[in-house]
Amino acid sequence: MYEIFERFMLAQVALTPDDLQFIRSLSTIKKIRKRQFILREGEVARHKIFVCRGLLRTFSRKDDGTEYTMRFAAENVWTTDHESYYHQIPSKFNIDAIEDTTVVLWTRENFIELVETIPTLRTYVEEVMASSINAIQGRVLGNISYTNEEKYQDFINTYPDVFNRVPLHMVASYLGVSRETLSRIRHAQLKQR
Amino acid sequence: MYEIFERFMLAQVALTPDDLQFIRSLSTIKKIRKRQFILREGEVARHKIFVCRGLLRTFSRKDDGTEYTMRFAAENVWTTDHESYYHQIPSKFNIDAIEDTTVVLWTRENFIELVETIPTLRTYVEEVMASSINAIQGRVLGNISYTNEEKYQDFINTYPDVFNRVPLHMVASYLGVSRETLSRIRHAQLKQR
DNA sequence: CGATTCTTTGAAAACAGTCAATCTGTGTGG
DNA sequence: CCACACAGATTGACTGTTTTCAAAGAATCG
Repeated sequence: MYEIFERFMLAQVALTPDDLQFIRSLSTIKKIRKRQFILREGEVARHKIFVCRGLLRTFSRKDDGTEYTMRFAAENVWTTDHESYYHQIPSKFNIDAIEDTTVVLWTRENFIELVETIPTLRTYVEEVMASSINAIQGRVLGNISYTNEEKYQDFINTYPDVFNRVPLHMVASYLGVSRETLSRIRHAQLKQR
Repeated sequence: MYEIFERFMLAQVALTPDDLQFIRSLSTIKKIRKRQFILREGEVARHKIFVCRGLLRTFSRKDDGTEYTMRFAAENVWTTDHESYYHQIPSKFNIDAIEDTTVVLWTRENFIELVETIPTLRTYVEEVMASSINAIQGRVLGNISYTNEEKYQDFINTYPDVFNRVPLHMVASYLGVSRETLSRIRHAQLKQR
């Protein structure tokens, strides 16, 4: 399973066998079953997480139980609650598994050691960071400028290999509309073809 | 005017007089009058911008002319279009001045030289980056979870020294509501006291 | 199969958008 | 200094969309 991660990294970064060995030596593999949590609100996010297989979801809960989905992370995607991870403070978010999932983990201390030892890795991480800023900025723009139909379409474009694996009510909670409205949007879009 | 920047930085980062001198030597000061642009859609964002005085606004325009405000940057705030700056590609955004504004600028090449020469500056920049990720993430959560009243209140809390200096229709374009709706929200809130 | 989770539908009420008109304040030129 | 123009803000009436609530219909899983 770990090979999935290494194959992905080799396609992204020029890493030597030594680098890879070092990265591997500080990693942990973990399996999370559907509906299990890997992070709960109030806990500190101790790890950087790479998803090898499966699907994770980051969300927050209001007092009344309503859920708001911040993001999904499927195969070959990095995730964590960045704020909690970076400052080592309690997280406002939960991360759970939508499918049975396998991840590779590094603690913050270990990961810092990695990027300080491997300059190409540092550059790569900075780039991942940069593109996640762009992605989230694009989402804000969508939030304030798109119609609900466009938001849904944009979601499909942004998560082409995820949108079909996620229950509708979670998509709705990602878009910021009620599940009934999303249901009707899809109905309307079907008619248009 | 440049002293504003230096005073701010000294309060944030441990910089030596040599560091400060070096940073200054690569900087440019620029004044932008109200309604003038410092970046236009399609141009490449060549600079990191620090606002000494005044107020900038980053926004995009739809074909029909509708504007969507991504952010405001007042005194002692860094800004630029990060995506364009980082990849040196054409920007999707405009940045203009809401008030007469004075900024300090560094080109990307010069700024890279700075952070590679001054490690404490690099750390600081990474922290600014990290907290801007958190801020924008908080905005997404607001977008999908708050009522319009709450969004407006959150805007006031997030930009306490800005909200009063910005025309309402720009606030509306930041929140993603029509200016009439925002007007009515304010009216309703007044009544509540 | 039965239970749970997920999705859809309908109807009513709440809400936001649009259009048009009016009001307010600011600043500029005569 | 005044008058006028202009940008900004508000209001009302109307329209269209979304939420909410309730119920029922699929799909999935043990």
